Order: sequence, then structure tokens, then C-alpha cells
Amino acid sequence: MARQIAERSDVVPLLTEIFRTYGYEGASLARISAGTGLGKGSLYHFFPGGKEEMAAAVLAHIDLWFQQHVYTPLRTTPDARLGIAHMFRATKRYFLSGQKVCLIGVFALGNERDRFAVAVKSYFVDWAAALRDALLRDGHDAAAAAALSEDIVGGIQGALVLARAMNRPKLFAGTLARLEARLLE
Amino acid sequence: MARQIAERSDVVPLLTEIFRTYGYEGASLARISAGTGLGKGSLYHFFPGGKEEMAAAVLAHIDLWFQQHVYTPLRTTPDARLGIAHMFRATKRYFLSGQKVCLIGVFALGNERDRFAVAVKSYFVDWAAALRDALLRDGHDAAAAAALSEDIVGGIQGALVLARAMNRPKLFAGTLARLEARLLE
DNA sequence: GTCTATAGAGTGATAGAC
DNA sequence: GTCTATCACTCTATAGAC
Repeated sequence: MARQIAERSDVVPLLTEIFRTYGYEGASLARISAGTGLGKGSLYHFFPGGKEEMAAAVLAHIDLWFQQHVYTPLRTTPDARLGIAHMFRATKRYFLSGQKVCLIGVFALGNERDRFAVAVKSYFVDWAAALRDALLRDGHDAAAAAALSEDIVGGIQGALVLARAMNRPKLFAGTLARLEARLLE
Repeated sequence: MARQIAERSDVVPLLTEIFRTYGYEGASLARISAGTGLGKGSLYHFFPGGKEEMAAAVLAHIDLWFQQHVYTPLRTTPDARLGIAHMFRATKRYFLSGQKVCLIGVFALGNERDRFAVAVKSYFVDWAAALRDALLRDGHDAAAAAALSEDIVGGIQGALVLARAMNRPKLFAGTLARLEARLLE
């Protein structure tokens, strides 16, 4: 019964993939145990709150990633257009060009939305707000920037739904390219 | 034990609401029994295949509704623009202006996509194809019609995700209005 | 001895099938 | 209603680091 390397932070990426693959209800502790290689004892040691705390840690991890790789570049890149281009590249990479779903989007459509209401809401609110700010700096007026930011953040989510439903991952990159091109109109 | 009103076709609308509210995994037989007022025996009488057959019946029912109220009008309304306008109205009504999610979209993002692959895929393929045909008749070239139809069908799905995640149902109608306005550009 | 990480048997509740 | 399987979770036991 040797002490293993595991820390909470080592487990979160594994949990992320499990929840993305099976959803919240579908991610049983048996599957989580198999997927992480940890027994229930270890899992409950790291996450005393059980599955709900595991999912909360995953949501926090996702939020951090988007803060660092999307929202902050959108707000701080001097050339707003470069920040937006960076967002599209990071988004395409994160969702593996449409092969991975957005866990927050999945939660938003299910009952998990209520359980994780703050995290689900702030993910989209923060993304749209950061993009709106970049669009304002790029010269759009307030109304256009607000509408365009919602269209783009929503368009990304919709493209993930369609790409997965139709089993056409390339649809995702195509949609993103058109969304980005609309900014040059 | 008197014979009740129920027929299979009476139960399907109730099942639809239950699956839309709780998702596939979250819709337990206990909840289905409570929501339909039918005992487990009756449910298995109507749906020998169990929960999977219930969900399949719901998907078929949704498909029929969209065939009648969306795809056929898109293809057969002489003035293509009127057919498209009819689609936006029907869509807004069906999703109660963003207060209801799209069950097929939920299934597409979850493991239900594989179990109900044909129904999930054809819902979106049929919708996009019918819209593309209407756009062609409205004078768009082939490439533009294909891209625009995907953008609109995906944009609707994304708007449902955002409206629910942000708890801003009105976002749905706003997005639909902008999607429709793009056709006049 | 104390603390942390581990494994897994065992709990009651509830699932879907019939 | 009855069935078995599985659910999230608890708890005991144990290992090694200090």
C-alpha cells in the first residue's frame, strides 16, 4: 500500500476527460475510479464532497484555462484584432477542432445548470464580456459589440452541437472561420 | 383496475416533456411513472423496449413535428422567404422563446448521440438541407446557401445553450432576429 | 505515535427490467 | 411488486513518511 504520486491537481485533468465523455450523471464512481486509477478512498480523500466537488474542481480548472488563454488575451492584447484571432485559435485547439464537446455547454442544457449555476453562468458571461470589450476597442459601437459577442460565443456552442450530431468535425472549423470573417465586414 | 384513457400516442407528449426536463439518464422510470400517471406495468405494455423505446418514440414525435411545421414549409412554400420566416416563427414558438431546450441537441452532446445516432443526425441534416434548399430558391449560390444554413441551424442551438446558461431567455429571440436579418443583407 | 494516501468491503437507496 | 445490478457514499484497515 505504497504512497503514490497523486495530488488533487494531478487528478483534475483526468476527471475533466471523464466528465466530458460521460456527462455528470453518466460518470459513475466506478468509472471515475477506473479512469483515474484511484480507489474510492483516495477519491474521497481528495474530494470529501464526492462527485459534486469533483465536478466543481473540473469547472474551476476549465474556468482558469479560459481566463488565461482566452479572456485575458482578449482584454489585454493591445491590438484587439490580434486578441480576437488568438481567441479563435485557442478555441479551435481546446475543442480539438470540434471533436470534443464543451462540458459547460453540456451542463447548461442539463439539470447540472442549477447545481453549478454560478460556474455555468460566469463561463459564458465572462467570455461574452471579454469579447465585447475587444470588439469595442476594435471600433464597434456598443450595441453591435454586444450582439456580435453573443452571436460568436453562441455560434461556437452551436457548431459543437452540429459537428457532433452530424459526425462532421470539420464543420466546427468552417463555422469558426466564417464567424471570424464576419469581423472584417 | 379500470381501463384508462391512455394510448401510446397520448403518452408520448408527456414523455417528451419529461425527457426535456430531466434528460435521458435523469428521467428515471419512477419519474416517468409519476409524470405519465402510468404504472411500470403499463409503461412496459406500451413500450416493451423500456426507456430506450420511450425515447425513440419521443424522437420520432419531434421529427414529425419538424417535418410538418418546418421542413415541409421550407421546401414547398412558393415564396422561399415566406417559408424561412415561417421557420423562424415556428422555431421560436417550439422552444418557447428560449425557455425550453432542444432534446435532440442535448442528446447530441451526450452519450445518447450514439444510441440514437440516426435520429440525432437526421434531425440536423434534414433541417439544414431544407433550409439550404429554400436559400437556393431565394437566389443564394450553392456555397453560400450551404454555409448559411449551417450557421443558422447551429446559431439556433447555440442561442438555446446561452439563453439557458445565462438565464436570459430573451437572448434567444434576439439571436433569432439577427439570424433572420442576415438573410436580407 | 501521527498524519496522509491508499484499497476496498459494506451501507442503504434506487435504478431499469420484467 | 419483485428482481438484480449498480448507484453514491461510508468506514475500517493499512501502508509508509515524519
